[in-house]
Amino acid sequence: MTEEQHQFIEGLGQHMTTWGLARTIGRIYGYLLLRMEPASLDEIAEALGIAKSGASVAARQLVALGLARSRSQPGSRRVLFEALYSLEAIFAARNSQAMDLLARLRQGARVAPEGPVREQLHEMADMLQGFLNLGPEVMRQLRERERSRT
Amino acid sequence: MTEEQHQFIEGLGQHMTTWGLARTIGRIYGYLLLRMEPASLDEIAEALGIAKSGASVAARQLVALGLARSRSQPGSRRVLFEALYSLEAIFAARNSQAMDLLARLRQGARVAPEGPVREQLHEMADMLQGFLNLGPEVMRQLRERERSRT
DNA sequence: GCTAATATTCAGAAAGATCTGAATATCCAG
DNA sequence: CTGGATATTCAGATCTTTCTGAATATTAGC
Repeated sequence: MTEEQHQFIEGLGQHMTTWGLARTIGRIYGYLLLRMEPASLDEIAEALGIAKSGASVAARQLVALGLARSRSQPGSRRVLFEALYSLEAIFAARNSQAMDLLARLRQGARVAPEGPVREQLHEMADMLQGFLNLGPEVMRQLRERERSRT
Repeated sequence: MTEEQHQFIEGLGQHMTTWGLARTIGRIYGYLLLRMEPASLDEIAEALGIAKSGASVAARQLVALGLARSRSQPGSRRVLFEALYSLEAIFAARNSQAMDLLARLRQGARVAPEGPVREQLHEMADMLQGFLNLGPEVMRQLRERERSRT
């Protein structure tokens, strides 16, 4: 593991932090990305210098987020984790955050004193709604571009 | 301030948390949104039950994020804050986060062992790049729709 | 310049998030 | 059914973030 690879791992940990996730989750993701081979909990814990228990929890969160998957080999209790090289999960997560915000804005509009405030809140919500509606189309385009490139 | 309005404020605080911002920032934003009238630090602190110093810091962060603005009235030291009813600032912030991620992925690709890992990382980066490129077009469409609606 | 009004800074307190290690649970092979 | 390999849980320790209140700085009006 070179110094620069280490930087990548730490940097990704740092970045995950900006989405409100624990640093360790991003670090594990970085480790798995660089490694490509599935890794066991012991390997992860060893490589990152964290307790195995923590690795277990964080790795499962990574799976829950859709950024990695776990595979168990027949004939062993051992679980291996491998990175998924795809950002769709991230987009999906963003999307559901945005939907949450949308719901909150609508609730705000409902309870705001009637008059201009209420209208403004509805406008914000409408704009966000419009944005969300564009989502599938954008995804389609991206996937298409992807397909044609390969 | 009704119970439901209070819920809106708290809910927005909760939501901000998912972007890694302090809860108080979102609460202030919610308060300002519902109120529409500019509010002084004393009012904010009073309404949310927080120290004025904290209100000061958080309100300025809100301004820095582009979600509110401060105005000082001539003849007084008092600073008033008012919400901006626009999500563009949020999109912009997201965008710059995404650019940060893009840079990290490229760095990862650079330092990855050559072979399939490196290619995969480049693919992820390319996809994100594609997404970012679509941004301006999406914004244009949204604004246009907005204009035609009003 | 001085005073009153107000905002800002910052050290430390309080609250919250994350990580560790020991204890426990689960599964596999024989 | 037992023993060993492994994963998971969870109470408490540690680290981080956020908030408070006193001290300080800034500005307006006289």
